[in-house]
Amino acid sequence: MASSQKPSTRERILDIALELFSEQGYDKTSLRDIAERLGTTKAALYYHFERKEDILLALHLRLHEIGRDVLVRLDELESAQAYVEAWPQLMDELIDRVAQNRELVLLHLRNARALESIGADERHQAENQDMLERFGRLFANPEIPLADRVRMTCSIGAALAGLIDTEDRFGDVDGAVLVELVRGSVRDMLTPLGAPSEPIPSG
Amino acid sequence: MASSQKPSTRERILDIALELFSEQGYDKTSLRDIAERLGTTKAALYYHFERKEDILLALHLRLHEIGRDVLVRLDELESAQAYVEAWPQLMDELIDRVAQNRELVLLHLRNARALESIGADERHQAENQDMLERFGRLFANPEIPLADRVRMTCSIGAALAGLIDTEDRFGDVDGAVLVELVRGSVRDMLTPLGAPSEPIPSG
DNA sequence: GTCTATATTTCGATAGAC
DNA sequence: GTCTATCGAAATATAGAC
Repeated sequence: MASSQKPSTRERILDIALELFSEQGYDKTSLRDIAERLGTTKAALYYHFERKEDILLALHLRLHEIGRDVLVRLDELESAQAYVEAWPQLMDELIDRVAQNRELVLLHLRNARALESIGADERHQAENQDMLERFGRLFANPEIPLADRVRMTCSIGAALAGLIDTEDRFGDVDGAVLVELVRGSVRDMLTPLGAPSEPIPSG
Repeated sequence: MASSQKPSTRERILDIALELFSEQGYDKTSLRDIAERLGTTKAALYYHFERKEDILLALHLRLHEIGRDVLVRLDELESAQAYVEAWPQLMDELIDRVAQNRELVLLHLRNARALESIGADERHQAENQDMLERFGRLFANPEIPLADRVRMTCSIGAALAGLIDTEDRFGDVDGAVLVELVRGSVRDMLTPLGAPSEPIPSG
């Protein structure tokens, strides 16, 4: 009920900003760039967003929305072992979402520093139980075997590398095919999850 | 013969810039920031570097130097099959070098856009048969099976994710141990390399 | 909601003394 | 090699008319 039909000016600004921020970077994109592409002026943007930062933040919330229920599912797990067991399926889901929102993910990868700066900002502490911070805490959990935590960390990097900013390499490859290949690669890295890496003291 | 002993002002500038650029980003780091940390003034920097860009470029050349012989070895390979067969060992080597130059690699990941901009610059076309561009061409090579190219791409992302910007997660883990765990994860993703993914027309 | 100004700040870069 | 002083350009943000 809260979507579709008219692309409000606000949404149009966000779409343009998404494109420019991920293309040229947040810092190198001026409000003038955005206004020009939108066919209006700098000052007009200030009617919709108080600060430039707020545009970036709104885009961050878009990604947050996309990954929200994945995070919820992550929070429902209660033991270290549960995390490890759930991880491969969670990555399957994550790979899909990343593939469906490449530009938005690229924006976050290419502007990680800028996003950190505004993350420390006043008015978003509630929203900003951030995804990366959340994954970070998970990977720092000493109850999970180190070898597994490293594998989990690497699996995210593998998925991103296989899907993001790959137009020049895999641009002519069908999207679904690429997703399956990435999924397969990640799975192979994750199958040893939970295997005892240090000899277990028996009996 | 061309190293050790006195850290020239030039090198000190580069060390400080490396730290600040990878920490705050190239764009958000002003020459004033660098000068202050060095205990001098903005203008003094211009004696050592003509432009701000040249500082970033010098750091890029540091990384280039580190990866140079890996690229040479890559160039010596002549068949698509040779690439695939050489890849796992090449990744072993790459993982070591990344681990030994984390900050420098982080700088490149976090400032990819800024580096692109100056890469298109006049006076570096020779040096700038760039690493990423080179890997990119390799991964775009249609003679190599797509499944393998995707695996190779993912393996780089996995290595980087496991080694870079991981102080908060794996900060207290011994460096050599982390390297071995990442190496193991990457190997598991690469062992299926060269396996026929599409049924081969027999006979 | 969008416009034309303009205020304000910051930064890269230069000039010239020491 | 480093300094002070300053230029000029660009960017964010604001004021106020329409």
